[in-house]
Amino acid sequence: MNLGATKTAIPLSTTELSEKIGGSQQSASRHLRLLEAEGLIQRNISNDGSKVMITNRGVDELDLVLQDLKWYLEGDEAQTIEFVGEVVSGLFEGAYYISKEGYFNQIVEKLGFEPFPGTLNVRIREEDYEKRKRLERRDYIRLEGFKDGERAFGAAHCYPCLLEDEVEGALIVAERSIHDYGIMEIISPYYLRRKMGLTDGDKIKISFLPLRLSDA
Amino acid sequence: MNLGATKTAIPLSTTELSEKIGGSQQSASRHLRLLEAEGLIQRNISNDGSKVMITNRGVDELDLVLQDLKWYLEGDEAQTIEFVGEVVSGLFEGAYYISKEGYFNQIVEKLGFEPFPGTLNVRIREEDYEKRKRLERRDYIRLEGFKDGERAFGAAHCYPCLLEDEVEGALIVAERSIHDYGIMEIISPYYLRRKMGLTDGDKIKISFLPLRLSDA
DNA sequence: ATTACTAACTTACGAGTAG
DNA sequence: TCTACTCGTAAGTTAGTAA
Repeated sequence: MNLGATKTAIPLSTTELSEKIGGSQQSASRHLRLLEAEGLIQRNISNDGSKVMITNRGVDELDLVLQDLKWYLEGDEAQTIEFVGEVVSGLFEGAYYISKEGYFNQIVEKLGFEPFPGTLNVRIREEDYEKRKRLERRDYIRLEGFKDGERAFGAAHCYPCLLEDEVEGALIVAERSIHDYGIMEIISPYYLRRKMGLTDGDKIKISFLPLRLSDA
Repeated sequence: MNLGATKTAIPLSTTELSEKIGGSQQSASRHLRLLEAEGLIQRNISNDGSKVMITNRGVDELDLVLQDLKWYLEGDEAQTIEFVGEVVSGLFEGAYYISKEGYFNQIVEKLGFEPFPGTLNVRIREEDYEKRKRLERRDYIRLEGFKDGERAFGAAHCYPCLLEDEVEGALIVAERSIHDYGIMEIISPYYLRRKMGLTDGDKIKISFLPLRLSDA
């Protein structure tokens, strides 16, 4: 029963829905209210035909379930791994590191873009930590460590990704150090906060396509 | 958390599972018992490490959920439509029709195989009737009606399919007549009951790949 | 160490009904 | 019509415990 409410709001009363899912009007009503409260759907309620539309977050949420199921059934190898996280503020350390020539040049060379001098920090959900570990077991693009005058900079691993299915970027992870699985640091050729109109708290989808070895 | 129990039984205690899914040991126990009762998993219970393994039916069930989700998110066009049904006995009418030259020759010509003179009848679940309607809205291979001496035989629609992901076949549906959505009549080059070792009550997976127009 | 019973607690459902 | 409240009952969860 695909109601097709992805882009256009469709008329759907609680009674109508209850018939489709085989439940009561009251349950349908409650479910819609809860989904709305969770921000997964949007509604336009009126006495003569309410309208329902799924939000982008709702689609993302379904996507996550879909990919988990796919993974159970088909294995991890050729799967896209997706996260939906929340934009947070970092300590602006990213800018410092990225602008180091030692990293910058390697990124241009190995990832194929000139990184914006800063990282976008995204907090992912705790239930996705396992998924992140799976991701970090994949092949990566390695940025070699280097010495810059007095101090040494460690190697880093890069996992190219797509933000909201369209903007190019890469997750960057320090090779050594037990890092916090809760925060993803994303580099990109763009100033993402402006290009994508992001502010703290915004949800963002990060997709890691299967990395082809030939690209490395 | 892919436990990888598709082909090999893996050790999994109720306590272990409860931790993974974030519930109590008791709930894990009950869920496992219910899944086992429904025939979706198999268990090997002992005091020092029980083993769990998903059954083929369990995988099929997950497949169905997966494809429903896919359909919600990606639409119907390029999807494989799957059913898991139960082998039942028909009235052996199939044999009569299939062996009619008027149909037989068309099947050889348009479907590319010599049909076994009989059909496999599969009962699908009521909640899959809508899915079947979707299937029957797709492009089909048409067998023209014909006259054989005194009586006339109506046209039929064929939807090529795969049984258990490997054996070739086709759903055959009379063009006119309000047919019973509960029973699928499958033709195939083989005597399926023998080739696949089927008896009444056995579960069978039927997959309809997207039909390419160029094939017709 | 297991699994799983029982009993209490908590959540979800839906008939009735109001706005 | 519509949505959504109350509230009694059904279903699911879990602590304690047995085997």
